[in-house]
Amino acid sequence: MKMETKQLAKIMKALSNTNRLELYLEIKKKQEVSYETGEECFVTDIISCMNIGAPTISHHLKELSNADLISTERRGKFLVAQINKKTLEAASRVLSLKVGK
Amino acid sequence: MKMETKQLAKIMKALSNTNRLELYLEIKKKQEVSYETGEECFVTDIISCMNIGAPTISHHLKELSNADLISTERRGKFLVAQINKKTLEAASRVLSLKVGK
DNA sequence: TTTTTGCTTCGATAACTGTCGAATTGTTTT
DNA sequence: AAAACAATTCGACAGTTATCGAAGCAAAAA
Repeated sequence: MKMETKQLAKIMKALSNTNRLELYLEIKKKQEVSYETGEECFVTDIISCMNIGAPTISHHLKELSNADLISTERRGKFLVAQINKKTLEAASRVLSLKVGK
Repeated sequence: MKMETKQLAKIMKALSNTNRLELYLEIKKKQEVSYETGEECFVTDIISCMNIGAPTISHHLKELSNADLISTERRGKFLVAQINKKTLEAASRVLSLKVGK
């Protein structure tokens, strides 16, 4: 089995839970916006707009980090998250079909 | 929660198991080759080159079908599988970052 | 028609996962 | 220093999943 496959499966698994995917897409959205406004993605804001508890969020963030999909950075009391573009692009590349219309 | 997210998570989950992902990528590879040679992807060939049993393969194929990632067609004694391009493209689209380098 | 072949279904089991409440740690505010 | 706040860790639990062997079924080959 290709080495690549195992890593890719890990990425997919990290995105396979509905809440975790939503969390990831939320970070991604904030980051896309931030490209213009410069605002960052504070985890605390996300918690308040999702209906799962803080321990679960923490757990999900760790999974995303572990798959190298995001990086987190502590800023004082808060936690800032950002998308790891390289991982996303690598995943997207494997998932692209090379033929046809 | 967006309707889209749930469906996407289902797709990701279908690709989150190492063996299932390998199976999917194998079908995909065969299909890319077939664009030139016209040969199809017979499931029986895949079974012989993977180290999991037939019942498990069958289970995995159903999961992939269920996520709309592949379609299968019975041809006499054999089963032919093919990638569902539309689903793959939709997934790939959501996973594309819209900013920066 | 008997046998073989490709695949599916069933039942079981061990392992994994998402989620929670409670308790904890570290930081900021008062 | 005390209280409040953000996040993490821990232990637990219910639910899900990957995998297998055995049995079954349908098509093809003998």
